[in-house]
Amino acid sequence: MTVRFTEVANADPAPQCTHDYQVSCGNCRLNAICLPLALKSEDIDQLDDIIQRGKPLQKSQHLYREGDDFQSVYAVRSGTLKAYKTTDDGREQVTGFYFPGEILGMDGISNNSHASSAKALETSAVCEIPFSSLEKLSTLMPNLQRHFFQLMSREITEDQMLITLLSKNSAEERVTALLLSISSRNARRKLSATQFRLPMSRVDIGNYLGLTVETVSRVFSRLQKMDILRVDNKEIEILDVNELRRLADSMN
Amino acid sequence: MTVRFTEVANADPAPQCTHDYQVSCGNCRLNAICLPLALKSEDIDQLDDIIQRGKPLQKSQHLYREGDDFQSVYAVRSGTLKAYKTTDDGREQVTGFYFPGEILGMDGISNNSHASSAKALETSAVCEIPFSSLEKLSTLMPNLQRHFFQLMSREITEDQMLITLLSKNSAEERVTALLLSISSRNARRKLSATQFRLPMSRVDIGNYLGLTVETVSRVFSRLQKMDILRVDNKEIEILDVNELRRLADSMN
DNA sequence: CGTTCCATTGAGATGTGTCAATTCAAGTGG
DNA sequence: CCACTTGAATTGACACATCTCAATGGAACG
Repeated sequence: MTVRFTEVANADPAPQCTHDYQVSCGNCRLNAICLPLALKSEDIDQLDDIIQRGKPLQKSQHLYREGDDFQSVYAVRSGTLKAYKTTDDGREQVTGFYFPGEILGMDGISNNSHASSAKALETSAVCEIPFSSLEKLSTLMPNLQRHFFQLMSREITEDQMLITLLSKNSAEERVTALLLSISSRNARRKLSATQFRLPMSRVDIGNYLGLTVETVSRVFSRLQKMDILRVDNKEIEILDVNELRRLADSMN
Repeated sequence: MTVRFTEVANADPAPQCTHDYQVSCGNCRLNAICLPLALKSEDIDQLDDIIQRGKPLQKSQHLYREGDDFQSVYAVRSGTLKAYKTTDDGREQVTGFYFPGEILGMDGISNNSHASSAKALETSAVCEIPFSSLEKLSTLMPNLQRHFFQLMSREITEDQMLITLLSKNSAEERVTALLLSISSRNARRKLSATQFRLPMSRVDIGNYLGLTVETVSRVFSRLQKMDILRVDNKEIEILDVNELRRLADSMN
């Protein structure tokens, strides 16, 4: 018995409706959670000028690769991307998932070379923000400088939350924490907080959370048996948010 | 049989020699690895003006606490600090150790409130850099802006390395990776890369690496038995760097 | 010289990894 | 439209690294 939530899950601006390309930050649906936040409208126009809106990325295409020259940071317009590093012995470590309105690529600043790779998990579109222009603009617009400092600082605090999760929490807690994170990021974009489609595979989830696929799968099954979740492949419905929060919060 | 490496380990500018307080970035021994990097000398003077050099912190004193208003970032002048977060259920997660020349506190920028606490592991001295002044100065000095972006970016990439370590690596690999990190940070300050004193407790090491004290202790014992390390409480001597690197690198 | 904190070591418990088999979904080509 | 292939997800059985609990030893300090 397969139930489809496709209608809800795909409420995202799908790349197919390209006739309505966002041509300006000023009228972008996402500008409340993206870069322009806290900028005056004439400043937004200046920012607009440096931003390049590229063609959509197909699923599994790379936005950049580890070691590439660092030129730009990117704002996700639609779709989802994952960032990952390749360890010396060739394994992957997923370091983050990026949803519409979120910025990625900032880890390349320190060495002028990307410290991780970024790959589209589904058809996605991004706004490219050339970093040198952003730097110049930042010296002229203190608000922009501050906003960008804040964005980087948030990346740090989020990484630290993941560190804590990996270091202290059980498989169940890690998975529930990720689900709640995705749920709240959906809510921020005015999408359903309880029904959504996971854009990433079980492998990616496990990799991100420091677990094997099997463990992730078992946790999903367990949560479903407990009537906290309804899982149908990548379609997720949260049936009992409170219980899910309780599980994520910490040891019972 | 207790061997002491104290002379080497304490080669650091100890806080007791306060008669020779650093009064300027220009003549600070650490300026090659600290903020002033890449600044012209007249710029360094300007930076100097905003930096406040406070009194030393005693062991286990806090530099700031989670939730404190964010005012400044800090450069370690001498000693060592640890940063940690307290989880909802009251446990600690150590998120980093900070040695002389390193900057901490940047995770407070995003919310104007410190996301973690910082505590001295031994008597330590820090330079306080008021962030609002740093911001203003950054708009005037593009090099400083860039340098600070880079510092934050490095913090991100370092957190990501820790994420990978926690997610993928065995207890042995985690401990050896930390030892090598401390070793190279010592080398950067022209101290011995093979003999040093660990400023943090086993508990802190375990906490940082997502391991229990007992596991950390067992790893030390095992490495000692393998003649890779000599361990005498907090005094460490690396006997076989290559083998240590090999262990840290990855699965055998 | 006790007290306290930290580190070490042992024995046993357990959560998660590993390996292997099966099912399911989505294409692909005949 | 059906067989076939392929990759993803699930489930089970077992192994093992690390955790937990407990006892001991040692160093620092008043």
